[in-house]
Amino acid sequence: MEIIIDIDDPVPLFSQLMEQIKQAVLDGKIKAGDALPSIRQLANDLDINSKTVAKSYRLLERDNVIQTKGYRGTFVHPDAKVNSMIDLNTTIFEHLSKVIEVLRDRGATDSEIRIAFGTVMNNRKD
Amino acid sequence: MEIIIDIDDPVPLFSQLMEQIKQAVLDGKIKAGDALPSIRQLANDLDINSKTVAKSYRLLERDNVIQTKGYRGTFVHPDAKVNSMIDLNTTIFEHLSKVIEVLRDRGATDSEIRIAFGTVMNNRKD
DNA sequence: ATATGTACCATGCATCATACTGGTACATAT
DNA sequence: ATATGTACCAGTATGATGCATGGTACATAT
Repeated sequence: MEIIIDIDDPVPLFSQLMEQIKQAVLDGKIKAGDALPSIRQLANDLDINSKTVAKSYRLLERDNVIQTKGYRGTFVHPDAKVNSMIDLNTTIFEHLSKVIEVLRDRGATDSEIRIAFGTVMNNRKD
Repeated sequence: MEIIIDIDDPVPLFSQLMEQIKQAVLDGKIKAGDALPSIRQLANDLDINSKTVAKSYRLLERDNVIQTKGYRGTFVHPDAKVNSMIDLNTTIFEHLSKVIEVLRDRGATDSEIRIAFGTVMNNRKD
């Protein structure tokens, strides 16, 4: 599995990593049950921080593309291939596009939309 | 019509101006058809940039609170009172809140939502 | 001449949130 | 001893954004 990280790419490192692992699954380069490099190992190889790799792994596990088994390491999820085709980001993009289109039609300024968005995101009431 | 602008107020100047004009309409201090000070005149009185006043006027016209008649000046909109009670920003906030709540429930990370949002905002296809 | 709204050019400043980094620590198990 | 994922503390830097500013110019009309 060859991973290439470009620090000059505007795409965040953790996103690049996620995409490439997903792609590797889709290409069949890694298959269900295969072991993935450990977080620290991969971070060392790619010369990036382990927290960044951990972030990618955490999100990939949320998407059921990989599975972590504690001290035993991380493995490709049984349904990885199917789940790699599902892109949550696409869903997010579509939902947001719809709303923003409506708001723009109502005359809302991009500036106003951005400000309101920031307000919503920073006011979590958990 | 007394307008008071506080440059130390964290609320943007153009927002302060919009709010006070709306409030003046609601209070009946200015009524439909009344003439408003010209952009340059008001900017001079308040000692702020004319572009800032122009911005407030532009947004107030979008909200149908005022009406500009080219070289003749700016006047209070016939339906100003009704439209002054409507706050577009509230609408924007509500729409965005709904969508974001849905996305979060689906497991979307704030990070992912923000990235997608940025993508949508920067990809206008007009 | 004077004044209206509007449009374009542009810049400085402050703010904010992200992404990334680093260090330390823990329970787990080999 | 070594390694796993995970968690907490924290700081930095980069970029994006909004706000406000300035100057100039135009067509319009009094």
